[in-house]
Amino acid sequence: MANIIRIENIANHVGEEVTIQGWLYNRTGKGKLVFLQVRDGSGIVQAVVFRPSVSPEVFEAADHLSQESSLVVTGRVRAEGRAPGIPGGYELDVSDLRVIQQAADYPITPKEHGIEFLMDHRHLWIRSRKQWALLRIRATVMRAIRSWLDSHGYLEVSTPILTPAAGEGTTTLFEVDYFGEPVYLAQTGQLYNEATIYAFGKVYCFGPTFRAEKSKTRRHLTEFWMVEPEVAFCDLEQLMEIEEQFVSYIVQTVLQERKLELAVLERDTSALERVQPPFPRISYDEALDRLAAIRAATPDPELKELLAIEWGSDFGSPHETELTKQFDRPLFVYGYPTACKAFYMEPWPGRPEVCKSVDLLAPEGYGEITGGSERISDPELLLQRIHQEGLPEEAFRWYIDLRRYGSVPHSGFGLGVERTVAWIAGIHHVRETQPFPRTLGQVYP
RNA sequence: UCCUCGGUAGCUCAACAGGCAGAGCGGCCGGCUGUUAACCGGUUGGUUGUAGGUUCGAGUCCUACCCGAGGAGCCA
Repeated sequence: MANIIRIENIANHVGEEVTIQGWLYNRTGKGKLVFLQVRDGSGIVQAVVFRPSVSPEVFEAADHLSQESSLVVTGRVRAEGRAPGIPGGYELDVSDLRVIQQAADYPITPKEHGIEFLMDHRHLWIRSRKQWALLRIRATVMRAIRSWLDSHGYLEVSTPILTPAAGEGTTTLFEVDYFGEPVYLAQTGQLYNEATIYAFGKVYCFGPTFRAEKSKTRRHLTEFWMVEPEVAFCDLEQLMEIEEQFVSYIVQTVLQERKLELAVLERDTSALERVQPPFPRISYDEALDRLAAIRAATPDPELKELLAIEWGSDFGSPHETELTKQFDRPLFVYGYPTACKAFYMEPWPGRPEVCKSVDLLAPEGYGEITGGSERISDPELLLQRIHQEGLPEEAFRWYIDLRRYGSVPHSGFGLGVERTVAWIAGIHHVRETQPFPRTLGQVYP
């Protein structure tokens, strides 16, 4: 057996005899030639089996190899412009081939399949090119998130997943029995981050969060990953500067490191190249004016109906989509009405009906990818807001306590990994951005 | 939870106005020295989502239920 290599490094081995361990992705034949597309997890390469070049047993095995059979193949690497694959352009002239297991009938063929079938076979679907590319982009997004934060002075601090009380309202929580007491799967780590900034200054938590919303849209999962940075001595304006640096870094990192994967997904990268600071900023009030103008201009009565909105309401996805169409990069909308946001947000100076909140809306209809705010730092005001919202003061005792010992203005935001990946990768539905997504009505496999 | 659409071979779908349940792909057998979701010939393959009902006759019509998709609301 020759030197075992990974397909992603194949360009370094032209002219050498090498061995690849992998699985059969696809096979075509042409008489005395058999073309095997072999994947090894790092890429796909075409292995060419020519009848006169191998033993009759090897040719017979290659000619009858079923899709997804595991194999070890040895041959000489040759640069060949006609060869398909990832990266493509290289192929293996096979001298020997050993079948580890002849696979049973593999259900996912290179032809079309419906989403129900694919989701039921998610454990196999992740082997397919586009899913493979997508999950590699996801991994890069997650690494870029940690890399930027770690190199800008943030400390990763783990927050609990089993939590005693709601972060923001009680209707969307998964309840778990905790030795006879009800506890809830975390929908945010933010309140804990507000404690840990007083120990570390700049922190983030990063992990799965859970929402029991009965949402059936292309932007929702019941279990999704969120990174939540929180910063002491930081106001809303500074927060937006952090966010635009952070998001731009993530996008540019994927552009640099995942070119092949973006090509597999046929993503138009020119829109991503524009994602550089500064991002446009508009207030909620201005957003409403713009929506009114769009509404007045459209001849479509259905869109007119969808875009109807009164001051004080949060945006629906048609509003977000129409607003972001007016810009060529992510859009900040700040200063939402207090009534449609969480209790802990700092009021706008002189306008208590507005709070110092900001959402970042992704282009191309992917919706809100971050939500953040400056937090209330005054203990009396915080207590008052908790009462106004009818929340149980007892559950928030420790949270209010934070405001008694060196309270400072502070801000933070949460970024949803799946929406960010879906946007960068240019795929339609967030469910494909997770290896095993949990959606309303799907917890298998 | 609401609205819309759908469920037929392993997969993707067709089946006129209620009248013999079909095609392509996949699998299997054979052919081909450059295939890219190859191509050519042959072959295999069905409890039409479930339970009732109408009818001489139901994939098709009616009722209920189950499952899925798309969207809304809610949200990242």
